[in-house]
Amino acid sequence: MAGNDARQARNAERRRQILDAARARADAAGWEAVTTRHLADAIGYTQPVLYGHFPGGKAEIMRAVALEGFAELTALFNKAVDRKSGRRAVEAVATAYLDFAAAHPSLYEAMFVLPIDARFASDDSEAELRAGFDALTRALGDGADGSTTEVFWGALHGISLLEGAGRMRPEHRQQRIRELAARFAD
Amino acid sequence: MAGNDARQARNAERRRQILDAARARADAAGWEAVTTRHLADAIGYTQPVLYGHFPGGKAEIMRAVALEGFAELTALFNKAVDRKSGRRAVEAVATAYLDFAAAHPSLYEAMFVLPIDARFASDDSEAELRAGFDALTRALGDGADGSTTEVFWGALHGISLLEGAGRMRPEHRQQRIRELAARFAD
DNA sequence: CTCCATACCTAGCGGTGCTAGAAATCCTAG
DNA sequence: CTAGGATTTCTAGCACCGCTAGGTATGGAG
Repeated sequence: MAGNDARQARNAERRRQILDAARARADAAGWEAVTTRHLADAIGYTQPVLYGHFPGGKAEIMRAVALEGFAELTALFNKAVDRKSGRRAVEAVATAYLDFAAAHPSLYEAMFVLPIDARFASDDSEAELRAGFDALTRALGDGADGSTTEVFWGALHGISLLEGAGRMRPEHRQQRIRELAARFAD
Repeated sequence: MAGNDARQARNAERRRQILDAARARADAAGWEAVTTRHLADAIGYTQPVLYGHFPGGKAEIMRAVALEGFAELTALFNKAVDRKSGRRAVEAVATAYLDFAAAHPSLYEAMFVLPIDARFASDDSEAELRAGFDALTRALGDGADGSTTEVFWGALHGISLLEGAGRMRPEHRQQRIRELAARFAD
């Protein structure tokens, strides 16, 4: 059993390759273009190999990608807020959120749009998601029952999607952020 | 050519049958369960018949369903606002929006989530969409450049989706509406 | 050198949206 | 009333999808 950790290392590396390939392909051509055949090709093996690493198939791969996205977004939140407070904090976090969604639309889609079934998602995913939500709550100074944060998050979510769908005027983006911050920084 | 309008009537009726079947199936089992084979079965014909009525295939059928949804939603807006104004109008329109999305999640999905490519949608669709947007603008009394309406719509859109995905606490729904109205009715 | 566990691939299932071309039907003109 | 042509409908199939059972190769242990 000497080659045991060598095997584990190979496994981990292949797992990375799969996730990287999935994310790259999704970024370039959307999730419907991320097929098991393409992913297998990308890592130089055949389809069944994927199921050795992700028994849940494509859905589990997407969930794994989304999980990494949660961590990245939370980090961006914390970096954006830094030592700011009040309206400046709200504006910073809103900008970070919209920038993230605009820069990685497919990643964002995996995280928040596609039916990952949030209620029954893994604990990891749930924890990461909550961390991001908490960062929003802090930026808002929402001391109440969390409804303010829910509405604020809803606004960011909706604006992200409508911007991504080309349904909001791109040149008014900054104006929207100011509107939002003015109404939610009390 | 005596049977010409009889033919047109049959065409129109079949078109209705297709759209009704699509909407019913989507409501019951989601859009991915709306297959061309099932639709053909539902109207008692085979797949190619569908393409005589909707050359664009499934995508065009979804677009047609969405178009009807726009008209319905706009009507609900006008009914909700009625003669109200100020905060009561905002609350009424928000409630109507969220109720609509909750009652017809698949219809809502066809209208606002699935990539219909809004920018290049039919003029009909564009016009209906604008009518709904204008109703929001009126309820808000947004006399500025429309950014307020965009943000408000974004909030409604995001909250709808997050509620539908089970990512917001259902029991706080009324609270969210109050929050929203308080911050957007100035 | 043999055996066996592990890793991998071949081949295929049932499903999808969509379509070319054959078959059936219906209306019109003679 | 019938022959011909236009229209409608169906049969059959393509290329693709996610996924998997079962056979084959490979490499380390005894």
